Amino acid sequence: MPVAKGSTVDPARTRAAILGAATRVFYERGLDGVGVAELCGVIGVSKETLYRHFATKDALVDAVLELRSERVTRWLSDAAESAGPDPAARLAAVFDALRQWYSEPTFRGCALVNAAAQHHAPRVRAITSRHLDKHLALLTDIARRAACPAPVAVGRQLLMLLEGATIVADQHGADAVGDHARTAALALLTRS
Amino acid sequence: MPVAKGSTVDPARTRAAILGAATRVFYERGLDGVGVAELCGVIGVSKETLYRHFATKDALVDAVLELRSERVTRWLSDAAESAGPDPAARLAAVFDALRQWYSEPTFRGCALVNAAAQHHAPRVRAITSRHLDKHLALLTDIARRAACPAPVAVGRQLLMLLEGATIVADQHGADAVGDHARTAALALLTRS
DNA sequence: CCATGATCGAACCGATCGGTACGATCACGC
DNA sequence: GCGTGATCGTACCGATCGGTTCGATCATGG
Repeated sequence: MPVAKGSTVDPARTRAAILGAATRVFYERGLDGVGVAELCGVIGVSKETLYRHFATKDALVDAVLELRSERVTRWLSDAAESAGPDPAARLAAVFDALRQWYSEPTFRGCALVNAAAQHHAPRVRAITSRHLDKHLALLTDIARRAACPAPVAVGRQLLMLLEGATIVADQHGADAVGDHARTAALALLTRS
Repeated sequence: MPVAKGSTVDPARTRAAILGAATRVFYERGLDGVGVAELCGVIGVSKETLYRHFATKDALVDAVLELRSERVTRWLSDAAESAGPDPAARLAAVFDALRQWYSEPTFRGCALVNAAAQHHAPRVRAITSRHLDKHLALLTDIARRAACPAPVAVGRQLLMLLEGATIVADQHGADAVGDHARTAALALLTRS
């Protein structure tokens, strides 16, 4: 693995640290809820260092959101994959993973959807739209495996349920939301 | 009706104008996306006048969100009411109203949910939470009328579907989202 | 052992923000 | 016709924001 040349620390490691801390802080406090100066204080990095790795705050936001989207997508598809070939089991596994997420104390809703609600900038909305596309692909695949007559429609319905459950869990508490969402998802998959 | 005393214009009318314009601009551009000065320019009012009617920008935001919540809630319950007593017809009417909303060119998602995603302030989140409570009450009532064995659970599922459909319609376009949501809602209501 | 480059800390910049203050209008009720 | 009060336009305030710059530090590779 190529390592830093002629420098004290690995720049890639610094960049990863910035991304990780920014992901956490932006999620907890909102994209506009934390300034660059405070963010640098939390990360333990100077502004010059941050701006060496990211041209602008918006660029950092983009990178954070892209990373988040990849992680969440992988996490959900891993959950589906580990449930075996049965489509109902895959769907149940996805919503079980969601239920677990909802009950984490740091849960604050979907970072991508929240970001799109804050930054009306088209770049952010595009990232969020692609994020939903990935979820839709996963759910449509499950519907197709279940031999649904209209897998695309069912995938959309499951996507609505997923996003709605995330909203309701954030605003109304996670109590039974995960269970209800799971039940509804399986009903939508196996109906008709 | 008591009218303004010793003044040129009716202060209540001015206040209503501020509220109306602020509702529109905040919805289009986000709560933090428009400053007080620009807002006053759009409304056609001076800062002093605005601050005579609302102590602070946050107070204005609160009033806007409360008003919005009341309007949306009344709009949905009117749709249900005009559909007659049949619960399936009432639910269909609610989601028909949503579908119409989604295809309006000014549609930008739920203003309350968007606000909660922006302002993490507990006051805003409380308003949004109450807003979802009202929707939940409406949907649970429909489930109860339909003699669902677990109307509270079904109401929650329908609420998730409603909020999720709003998110997806905002991010993915309104194309068939309204239809799919309506179909899924009726399926959840009449299943088992 | 010295040049390199990543980093720090702090000062600094211009812009914008929410909010206030002031003098000038202007229409109504007394 | 005169005072009252709502309004306007503008200037202003302190704070914060995103972003830049600069001198100092320090570990490493040549």
